[in-house]
Order: sequence, then C-alpha cells, then structure tokens
Amino acid sequence: MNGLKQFVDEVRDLLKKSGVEEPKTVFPKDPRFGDLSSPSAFDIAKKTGNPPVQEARALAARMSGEKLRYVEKIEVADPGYLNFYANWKTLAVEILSEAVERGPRYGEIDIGKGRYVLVEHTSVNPNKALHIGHARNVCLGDSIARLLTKTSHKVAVANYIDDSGVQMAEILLAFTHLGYSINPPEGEKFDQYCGRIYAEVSKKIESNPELENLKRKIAADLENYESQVYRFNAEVVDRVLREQLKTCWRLGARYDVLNKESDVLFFDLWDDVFKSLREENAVYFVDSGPKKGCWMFDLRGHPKLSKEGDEVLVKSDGSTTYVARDLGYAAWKLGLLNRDFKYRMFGVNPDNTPVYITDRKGHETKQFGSASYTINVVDVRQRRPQEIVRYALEKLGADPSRYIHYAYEVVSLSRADAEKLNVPVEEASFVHMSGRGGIYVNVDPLLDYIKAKAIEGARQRHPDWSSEKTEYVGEQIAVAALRYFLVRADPDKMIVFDSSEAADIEGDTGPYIMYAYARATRILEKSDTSPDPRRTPEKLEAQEIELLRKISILPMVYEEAVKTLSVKRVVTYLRELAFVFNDFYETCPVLSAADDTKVFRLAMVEAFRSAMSSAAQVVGIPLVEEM
RNA sequence: GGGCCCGUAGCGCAGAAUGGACAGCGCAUCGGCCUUCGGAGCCGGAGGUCGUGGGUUCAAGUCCCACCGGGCCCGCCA
Repeated sequence: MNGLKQFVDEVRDLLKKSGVEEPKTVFPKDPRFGDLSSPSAFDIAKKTGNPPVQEARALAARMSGEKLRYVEKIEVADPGYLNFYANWKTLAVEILSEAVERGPRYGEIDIGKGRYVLVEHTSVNPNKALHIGHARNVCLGDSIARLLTKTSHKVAVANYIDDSGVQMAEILLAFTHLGYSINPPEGEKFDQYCGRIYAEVSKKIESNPELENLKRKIAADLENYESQVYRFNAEVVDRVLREQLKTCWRLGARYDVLNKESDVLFFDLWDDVFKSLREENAVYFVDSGPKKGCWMFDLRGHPKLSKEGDEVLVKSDGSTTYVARDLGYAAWKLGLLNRDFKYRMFGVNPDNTPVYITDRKGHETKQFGSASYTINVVDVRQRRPQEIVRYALEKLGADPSRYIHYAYEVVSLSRADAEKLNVPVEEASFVHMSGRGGIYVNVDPLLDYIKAKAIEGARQRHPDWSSEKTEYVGEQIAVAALRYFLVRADPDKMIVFDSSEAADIEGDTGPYIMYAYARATRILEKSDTSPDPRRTPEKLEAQEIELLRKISILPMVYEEAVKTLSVKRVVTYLRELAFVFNDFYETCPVLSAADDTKVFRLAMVEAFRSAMSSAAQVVGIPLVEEM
C-alpha cells in the first residue's frame, strides 16, 4: 500500500499513544515545517492552561521511545506545533515500486466497494447542437463518472432526452409548415442546422398567433403515440441525438442508457408515484381558484420551499408537469417502482460498450434503475425543481441523500464573443447564452478552432509528421484544452467564456499537463537501462522529494475528491504534479546521471507517468507520447 | 417580497469537506535561461485593505451575524 498514507497513520498513532484523543494533522505549505504538522498541542493547552509549547514538548518527550518506520524526526516549533519529518529513503522505495507496478491504475482505492451509482448528465434538448454550456455539463458529468469508476463504484451513465416538449413542436413546425428542408445545407451538421432554425422559428412564432396555435396543436399531438406527428418527431429526435452524441464522444464522454421523456410517459412511471403520494396525503386536489382542477404537491412542511407556494404536479387537463415526470424518473432511478422501461440498442461508444435507448416497442430488459444513489448533473437554475423531487422522494420513504443534484453554474459569453455574434452588450461585461435567442457558441466549431491553433504549433515543431499524426495530436490537444478549461473552475462559479482564453494552450491549461507527460516519455524512450526504485540515493534532492510527495498523495486526492464530488480537486492535482515534475526536470538530470542515480530517477519518471495517466484519465485529459 | 449562489493582484483562477505558521498559480508586464533528457518549458522582479463592518477563537481567506455589489430561482414551460 501507499507509503505516505502509512506515514500519516504512523504519526496519528503516535499522537494517540501520547494521549491526544482526536489528533489533528495538516500538510504544511512550507517544507520548513516538516512533512506533516500537528497543532494538537493547542487543544491540550486550552484544557490545561499551560503554554502550547510546553504541551508540545511533553508530547514529543512521550514519543521519543517509539520504534518508527516512516517518521524520521519530530520537532517542536513555536508557538506549539509538532512537526514530523518523513523518512523519504524508505518511503521512496515503497511509493515508486507501487506506482511503477500499477501504471495508470495507480492510486485507485476501494472506497466504493462496488456500489451501483447512476450518473445522469448531458440531457440536452434534442432540437439543437451542444453549446459550451452543455459542454460544461458533459465534462463535469463524465469526470464524475470516471472518478466513481476509479474508486470502485459500479457506474452507469444516463442521458435524459426531453423529446416531448414545446421545443420539439417548434422545430417540427419549421419542417411541416414553414418550408424548411429536412436536410441541412451541405457541410452543416443536422443538430447545428436544427439549432439555427429553432432560433429563427421562435422569433416568427412570437409575432404570429396563428403559428402559436399550430405549435400548441403539434405539442399536444406529441403525446399521441399513434399520430403522424409523433412518428415524425421520433425521426428528428433520433437524427439530432446521433449528431449530439458525436460531439459528446469527441469530448471523451460515454453513455450506457438514453432515457426518453416520452417513454417516461409511455411506461407510466408517474402512476405508482402518484398513487403513493395520495396515500401519504402529500398531494391534494384543488376545487376552486386559479389552480382549480390541478393536483398540487404540498410543500408546507419544507423549511425553505414552503415560502414559495405548492407545486403543480398534474395540470387541470390531466397531463403531468415536468416536475411530475422527473419525479417518476427519479423514483425509477432509486428502485421505488414496480415498473421499468424496455430498451433497444442505439449505438456503440468509442470504447466499444453498447448504448441503449428506451423504446416502447423494445425487446430488451435491463437493470439501469435501482441505484444505491444517483447523481444528476443539472445546472443551478433547476435547484428548486430538483429540491422538490428530492423532498418528494423523502415523502415516498426513500433516503433523500440518495438523490444528489450536482449543480453547476452556467456558462455565459464574454463581451468580445457576444459582439462577434452581433449581440448588443451595452454596459454588460457578459451575456447569457440562449438557444432560442440564437446566442450561443457551439462545441464543434470551437474544438475545430482550438485544433487549428494546435496543429499550427505541431507543424512548426514536427515538420516531418504526417498530416494524420498532426491532425490526431491537434484533436487531442483541443479536447484537453477545452475539458481542462471547463472543469478547473469551481462549479458554483459562472464561467464567462472567451474564445481566445479557452483556446489558450500555454500556462495553466490542459496542454501544459500533456506536455509534462510527453517530456517524461521522451526520457524513458532515450534511456538504455531499466528503472529501479530500490536504488535510492543516500541524499535526495529537494525536487525529488517534492515529486515523490506529489506522486504519493494521489490516493488521498481521490478519496477527498470522491467524498466531495470534486473534479476540480483532481484538476488541481494534475497541475501541481506537472509543475513539480517540470521542476524536477530542470534540476535533476536523468540520462546523464551516474548509474545508481539514473535508474532511481528513471523510476521517478516512470512513477510520475503512472500518477499522471491515472489522474488524467479521471479528468478525461487525453495524453499523447509526443506533441 | 422570499430563497439560493458568487465577491482573493489589472484580468482569469487555486487555497473553503476537517479554522493553523509569511495567501499561491496562470495571463498580461519587466528581466534572465537553448553546444546539456523537448523553450507548448523554467527562474527572478513588480503587483494583495482576501467586498465592507462586527463577532467566535490561542489562531479566520476559511466558522457566525449584518451590510454592499453581481448573478440565479420563485409559470397549469421544460
């Protein structure tokens, strides 16, 4: 097992044996304060009234007789810290051996114990192409799924396809009544084409009551499974969806199941839920007033939502609202229903795993529901409906902590990018995107733009490369740059998208990570001897210790990241790891070193590659051997 | 009106799950480093009332309260 963790455990044991009930430890920012520091003497001093330094000295004295494997030295520092120094010579052998041996699987931990988690992400309406806001969802969701997989969870990824709303009616209207061709102009992707005409049609409908009526009629027909409109819609949805998935796959995402909203209706997931809610008296029927004829969800018992009024679940015409459908779907996810979908195969992920889609005429039965818990990657604007669903699940007897809304802030456009789209910005420093308003930056053209920039760089560096190779590396760089850009920020913070910033491939970016890896690869490639982690030098350089420290901390990073569902934590790790490697690279020559040092440093480089490929896998940053 | 989120250097961000020692990184800017493992890199300089004011604490960017500024949500839309 991992060396540094054992050092930490040894320190904590020591503190306990010396009489500290709940030891506090922290990794100091400055190596002057040792490798692990404890302020526990402050706690004791508080009780005894003695100066903290005195208590720290007493603790240190009690530790002095212990036989220690990983702790080399203990120091007392003003005003009362205990600083522990690790025996890096011993640790190095253990850390490097494990990292070298495990390769990209280095750092994996068994915290999940095989529990089944259903992660839902993407869920873009099937009437348009993905824009960068959707890409934030995809990259976060995909990384969460990867993180859970890394930490011994069984993961399935679902994508909710909202194929029965008015947004579909609008685009169908364009094809059936406004003379738009069902085929896009040469060179335009079908999803991008739909997104474009969706914005155009929305504008027309706004100023035309006749079209508004037509739209309503089409929307109503969408729920009639025998209608022509339903069949036509299914074709359009299928076509857009296939184009959307190409973009998602390009970003490195994968899916197990596509759940269509029309099938949530068809398989009647809502019915069981509605029955239970009535039995629990959690819903009531309205006899009079503006909401006459509706079934409402009672929110009076909710600490916050009670102040905003109850929620309509069944409309007066008997149809369900979006929240009701989502609740039925959520209940299915957690296995609260006696009903299930039927499926058919939809396609194959780039990793060759199958993608299933719900289908009312499907022949396949699958177990995608009934998860231990579910994570829904949905933007912050849906906090209220998500909370209503969670609260309703609690009313249905489920543990509400099993339903996790992974909220993230939206992506908006910078002044410069908005102006490029001829959007008036006035005083604002950013502009919100809007599919309907035609204000958005799509993912594919953006990736192409970054790729072109990367290819230009690759051509200069490697004039001898084939165009296929240049093309391939350019694509990987573009994906790395975009993914890194979208997940390095805190999910609670709005990203103001600026294309020049997103296309940056220097500094704190995805390609920086890739570059460190490529450098490391070059060293191993040029070496004529094998790495040997056991040949530890008597004296380690400071940069070697920093690199060792960073490599060894990876399992703890995963633990922290999965507990807090923080993708950013792993991104930060990648940056720091690349940074300390570059420092090592500058100061510790490998190939020209004496034999003993050389084989040890080769092991360092190899271990670095293990840690890096493991963590890059989680964030979905593709690595290449040369760039 | 009610609820939620954000505010750290000119700009973009770490540091916020567990309060710990002088608050870090990138971009931009100024100055260095290629006869030595890849300069998409590295080193150094300059740049900070951690929104403001209180409070808790031996210790607060981190916890609590108030306020200011910005954003979002509160529809028989999804």
